[in-house]
Amino acid sequence: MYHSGASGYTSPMESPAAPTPKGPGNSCVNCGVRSATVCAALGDPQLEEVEAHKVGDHYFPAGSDLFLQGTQSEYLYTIKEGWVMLYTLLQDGRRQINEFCLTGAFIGCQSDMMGPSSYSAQALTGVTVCALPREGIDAVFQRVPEMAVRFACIATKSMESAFATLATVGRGTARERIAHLLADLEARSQVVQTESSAGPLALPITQEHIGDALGLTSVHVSRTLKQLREDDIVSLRGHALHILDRPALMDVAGITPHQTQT
Amino acid sequence: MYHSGASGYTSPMESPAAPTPKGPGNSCVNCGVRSATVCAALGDPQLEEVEAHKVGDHYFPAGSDLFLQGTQSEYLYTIKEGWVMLYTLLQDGRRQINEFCLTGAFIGCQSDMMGPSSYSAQALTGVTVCALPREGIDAVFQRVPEMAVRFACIATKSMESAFATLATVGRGTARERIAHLLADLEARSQVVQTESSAGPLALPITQEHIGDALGLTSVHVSRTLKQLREDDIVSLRGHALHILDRPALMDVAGITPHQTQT
DNA sequence: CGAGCAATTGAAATGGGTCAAGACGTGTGG
DNA sequence: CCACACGTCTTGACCCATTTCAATTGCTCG
Repeated sequence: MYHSGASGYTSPMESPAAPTPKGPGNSCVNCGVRSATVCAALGDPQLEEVEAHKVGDHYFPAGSDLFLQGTQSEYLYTIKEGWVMLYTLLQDGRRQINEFCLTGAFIGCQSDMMGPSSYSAQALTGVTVCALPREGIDAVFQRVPEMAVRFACIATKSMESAFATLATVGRGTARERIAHLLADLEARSQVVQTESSAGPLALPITQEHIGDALGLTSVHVSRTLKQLREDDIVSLRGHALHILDRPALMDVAGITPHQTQT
Repeated sequence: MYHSGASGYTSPMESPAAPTPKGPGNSCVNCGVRSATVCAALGDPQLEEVEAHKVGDHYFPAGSDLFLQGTQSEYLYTIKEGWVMLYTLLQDGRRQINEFCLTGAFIGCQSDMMGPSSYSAQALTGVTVCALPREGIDAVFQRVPEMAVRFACIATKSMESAFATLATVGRGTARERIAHLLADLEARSQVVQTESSAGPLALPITQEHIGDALGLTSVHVSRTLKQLREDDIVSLRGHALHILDRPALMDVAGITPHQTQT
């Protein structure tokens, strides 16, 4: 049913990534997603510093890995378009998906900036990223402290998001976890995609992805989605996500922090 | 059995926090825990910038909150001594413990630096922290970008740690989760405490804390600990943690990332 | 000594996992 | 154009790890 011409995550075959060089037609100044990225708060002079350091855009076809756990990727990436998942493979072969990353996400950061990554990153759709060499990035941060600060904020946001996921997975039922994830993905896509605010959202993930992100079996994800569909709350068929009853969804997702009164 | 005179987390009554002013006797240069903190990589001139901004040490008795979710704490804290937990209260009253923080941890970071926190922080023992006013911290980061970067790395480490917890909680059995947590806490305390490398470690947490951190019931934590004790792997009685069979413990904790060969 | 919290233990209930068989859709090759 | 293969999603039946409910035992402290 679903066929996305441009993003086309359905088939893994895409052109094999010829780095688009940086240049006038691809300058940071014109970057359409800048406001969502680590570069958001930069003025023109600072932007030049960054531009001098970056190597241009890279393209990764759906299903390919941006980097693998245990290795150190040469670049830090900012997603310009597409979906990426961060995941960890366990020794028994199981997979834990840590996070779904959308446009604007800054990936490849590690606590030990020059050590190996503890997780892998895989393209869920065809993905275009802006690549910054890891080598020398600290010097850029030195010269552009605004960027270091913004980097800190983004890292913190990732931490908070990880805490939120932890809370759902640790304390919620399958129904709550799934509702929470779908609501979250929908909210985050809205921010980026200024288009169809009402229509169905195309999620480039399978039920197995959902399970691996939430600590559930794909079988049980299927059952729970059916239930949510029968309750007229959300419908996820194929890759199309329809939110039928937003208030009910928020209510089920429920695991929102308790509000401390002041 | 266990009675820690100095740290005394058993009783919540302690002196009510008279801020130790900064001064020659309490200078950053002499800070004993600096290497573990956000200030680690700073040279003397940078350290002066930070010193000028900080207000001195604060003390929080065991059981008191450093800040509450939904509010914005006036300060950012670096733990100089003691244990703190970061936790989120859900609307139904349940609690998810996000992280146990030890000496050197930098807490109070938020993605929206001037907004409310999405989690709370509570002292598990009497805690001494170095307090930096949130107001004006961005200016410090501007002037000392090394610190912003280090800050980002610390947040990233929290994220990675949350990912690791997520993997255990999402995929592991109660036995594995508990083994993982105990091994982790033990390893992290060793780094800080240069003393008793063999003796029992005093954990200032209850079985309910363990449950709330791992998505388990305290009842089931009790049962599982009993099992681990009977298997001569670890013993946690009262607050004393004895590791009886380290290899076995590591093996059970198991949920370590699969190593990608290069 | 009694209050209160933490830890135990038992019995019963259940959410989610496991195993296994089908259904559906889509792309491939004959 | 059809047949087949493969991946994803469904559904059923059974099982088990963990939860829930409830009662008891310690331990610490006032």
